[in-house]
Amino acid sequence: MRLSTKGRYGLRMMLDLALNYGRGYILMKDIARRQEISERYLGQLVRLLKTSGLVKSLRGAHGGYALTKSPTQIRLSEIIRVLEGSVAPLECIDDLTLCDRASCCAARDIWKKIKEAMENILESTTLQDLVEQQTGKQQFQETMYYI
Amino acid sequence: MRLSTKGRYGLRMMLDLALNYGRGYILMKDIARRQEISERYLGQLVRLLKTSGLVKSLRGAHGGYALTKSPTQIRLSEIIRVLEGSVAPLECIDDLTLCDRASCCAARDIWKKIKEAMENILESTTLQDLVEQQTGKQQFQETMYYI
DNA sequence: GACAATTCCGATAATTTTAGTAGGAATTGG
DNA sequence: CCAATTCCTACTAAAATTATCGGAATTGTC
Repeated sequence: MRLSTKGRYGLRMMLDLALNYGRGYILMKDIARRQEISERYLGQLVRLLKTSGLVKSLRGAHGGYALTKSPTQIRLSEIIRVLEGSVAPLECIDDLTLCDRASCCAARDIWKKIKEAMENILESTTLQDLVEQQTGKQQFQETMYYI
Repeated sequence: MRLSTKGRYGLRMMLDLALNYGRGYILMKDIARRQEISERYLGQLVRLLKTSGLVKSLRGAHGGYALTKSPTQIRLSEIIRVLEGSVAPLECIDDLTLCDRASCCAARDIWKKIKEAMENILESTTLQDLVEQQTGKQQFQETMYYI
């Protein structure tokens, strides 16, 4: 039940953009350095997010990337859907026709329940929630250093 | 976020054994036929479940497999843990040392929450719950045929 | 207009994981 | 002894993942 690096890296990149929201266009080079992820690979992922309308970009000198809307308005479910597709643990959850037994398969029901629980969390959390959590933690850490 | 066939097939096999609980040892051949899964492959999986103590077996003629305890006492979490390992979407959830940023990574927190939600569902559901759900559905279907 | 910085695009390569298959040994009841 | 069955290990084919690479297109600046 592992998330692929698309979702893993992609969410971190979006959080990075959210932390820098309002500061204009952010260089991919800088995101990649901060997140310690291959710039080329992140470049690929960000284009998926751009196509889906969550991110905008500027080419050429002084170019970069930025969120198209406020972190308060971006749900994690949107991000993950773009990068990972459905979070369904089994294909038959999204497409009944894939398995004859679907209609009476009790095993399937449990995976459906799990999918819905995951969707619920991703749907009810925004990038802003993560931003606040992260900045809260960092402040705590900085305080700790002074002690 | 796909489940592998280990968890998918394995749970169905366990449900099959639960539906036949109390009828002695069940032939792998029959389970495989009912579930339409390669007998050899299921044989591999059932041995994992046996090693972990959820299933017992008898070799030789009139051999087969059976649950070691009542379906009411087997939680899905036990089964999935054996077949899939942790349900953590990221390795860093289970092992903090894998990533330096873990202590202040807000992205990690969301995956942790999701893992806990999944565990909750698997922990609070027993094989017996699935048995009842399945037999209920089948009865409903049989009724429907008569109409 | 030249140049440097950057995003953008498609192909492809390397690595890992998954999903099984195969052969045969060991065990058991009749 | 024989047939049926589980058990064990190794291997393999296919698929998915995780990138890397080369270069084209765009843009601001001098």
